[in-house]
Amino acid sequence: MTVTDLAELNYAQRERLAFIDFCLQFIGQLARADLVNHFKTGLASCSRDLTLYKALAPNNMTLKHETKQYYRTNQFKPVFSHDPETILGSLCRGFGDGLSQGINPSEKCIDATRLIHPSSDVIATLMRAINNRHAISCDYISLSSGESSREIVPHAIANNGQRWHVRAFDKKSKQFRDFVCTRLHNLTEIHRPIATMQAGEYDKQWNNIISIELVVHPSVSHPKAIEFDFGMDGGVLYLEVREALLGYLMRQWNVDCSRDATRMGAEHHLWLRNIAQLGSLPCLAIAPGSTV
Amino acid sequence: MTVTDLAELNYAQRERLAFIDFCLQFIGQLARADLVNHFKTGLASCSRDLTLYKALAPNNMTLKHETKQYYRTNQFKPVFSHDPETILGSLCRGFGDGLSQGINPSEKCIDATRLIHPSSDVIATLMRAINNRHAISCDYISLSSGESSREIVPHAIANNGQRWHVRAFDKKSKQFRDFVCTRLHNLTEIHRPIATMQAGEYDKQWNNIISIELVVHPSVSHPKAIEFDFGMDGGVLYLEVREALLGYLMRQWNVDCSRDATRMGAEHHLWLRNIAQLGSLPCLAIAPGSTV
DNA sequence: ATTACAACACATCAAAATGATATCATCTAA
DNA sequence: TTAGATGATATCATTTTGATGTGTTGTAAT
Repeated sequence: MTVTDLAELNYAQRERLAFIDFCLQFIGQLARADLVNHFKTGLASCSRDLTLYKALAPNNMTLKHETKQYYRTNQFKPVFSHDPETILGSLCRGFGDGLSQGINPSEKCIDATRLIHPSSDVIATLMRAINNRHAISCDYISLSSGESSREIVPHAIANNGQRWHVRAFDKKSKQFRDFVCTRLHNLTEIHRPIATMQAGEYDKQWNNIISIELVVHPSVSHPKAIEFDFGMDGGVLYLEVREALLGYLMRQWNVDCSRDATRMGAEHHLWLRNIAQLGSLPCLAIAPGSTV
Repeated sequence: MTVTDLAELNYAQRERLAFIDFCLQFIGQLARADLVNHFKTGLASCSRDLTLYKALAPNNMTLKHETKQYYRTNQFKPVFSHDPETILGSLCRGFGDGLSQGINPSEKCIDATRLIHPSSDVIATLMRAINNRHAISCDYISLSSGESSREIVPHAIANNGQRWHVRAFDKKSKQFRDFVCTRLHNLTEIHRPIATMQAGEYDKQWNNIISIELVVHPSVSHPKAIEFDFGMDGGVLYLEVREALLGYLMRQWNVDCSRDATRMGAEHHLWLRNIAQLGSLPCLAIAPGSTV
């Protein structure tokens, strides 16, 4: 068995090795049966995969005969680089099937509760229309004006922390707007080219990228805690944000958007330090403490 | 070519067919090169996969020679059931637009901005300790009391919509508490059995499941919009929530937790209708409008 | 109109991966 | 001590994949 390079492996093999790596790192142990369950593969194949993994990383695991499982060693060095967000997602979903040993990871790793679930048909129709640069005819129920039929030209979908929105040109109001995906119904793609000015390239607020500076709110008594939360360098977090999404971001993170950080209350961990330099932005109307 | 059952296919083949299905439904089109790029497979192999997909779902796609791509037909019926949340994740991470062009995060599908990223080492150590029922010694920076060394016995991690927390028995305060993962440092797993009372089974607030009733806030002028958002049946959403997470949930969704839905303001879309029946819950201290 | 080109389909054969099976090793628990 | 469970390894048949060559279709350039 020659120690091969990861890139030389085929897709399925790499997936299985990554799974072994993942289990060792995030569960601490692994049995052959786990591989069989997950990949519906043969037992001999698992032994081969484990042998291959040992060849790639000899010091990452040891077999304990007491429990007939492989265990992560203290010298463990991950062979694959697992993206933290993706990991957390995998853990929450419990891999789909339970691992052996009766561990149901999803009981131990619980994601934030999502209460708003756009239908996958709506998402599919929107994404195809976006890709094809087509308009959509649909019914929409607005919070302010109730139900109406519309034609919109979507160019992106975005999550604001609570809801999925579609950013689109609204032929009725003749401007670019956000529509909540779950309030769209009876979507039909219109298979005709759109007018030039309705394309995403002409959505000014969408294409305007704003540089913001978030700092720990002066009312916080132990700013170091917040600095660690946001991985801040010197107490500042520099971000580039689309103007169209800025208000949502401020609301999502409860950023104090007053001129001089005057809003008190434990719920504010951040202050938008450079708000004075940003000029007048209508999008900030929904931001906490905004005087726009 | 016999039309095979999905279950008969091996892992790699099923992955590739699922990818074809996904692309047709959520992008609308697919070229052989997309498969080559994604799976690093051979060209002939792609032709075989496409032929197999056609055998499974003859009316799902047609080849347009003008563009040398397969296109989704109007009679399309998905062969795989794609979970909406997973789909949106895949699209955001860049399965989405222009597959042929490369794998960059999608410009057309943008997830909510995550500003707090726990390190994957911390998550790994926590998850292993949870699985092994071991304690952890660490440093923690609290918002209220600053830095201190602790020993905690973790039994779950949970996201409250903003932050990942670990639910753990705190040996210092001798009670179960939440710790923010990004404020934990220098973690060391203690390879000794834990005391019985420190196990997750004894975390009362965690194990107490509370039934709540969320209704559209009476101040909303077009309640139908909110009903659609939350997929409500008759204007009510019944949920089961761990007591320990209830306060976070109320804050995440900005639920008015006053006794008689008296809080006004467009930011409240929901009211916790049965708060009077819930008794006194300390966890609601952080909930909007709570009088606890 | 003709030609060159690009992408897909299909056939064929060799190489690689996998599944199945049998045998052996190791350790636990009865 | 022995039975049983799990893993390692070897072998061989089967399946899957990669590589290559040929044919088809339609576009775009000449």
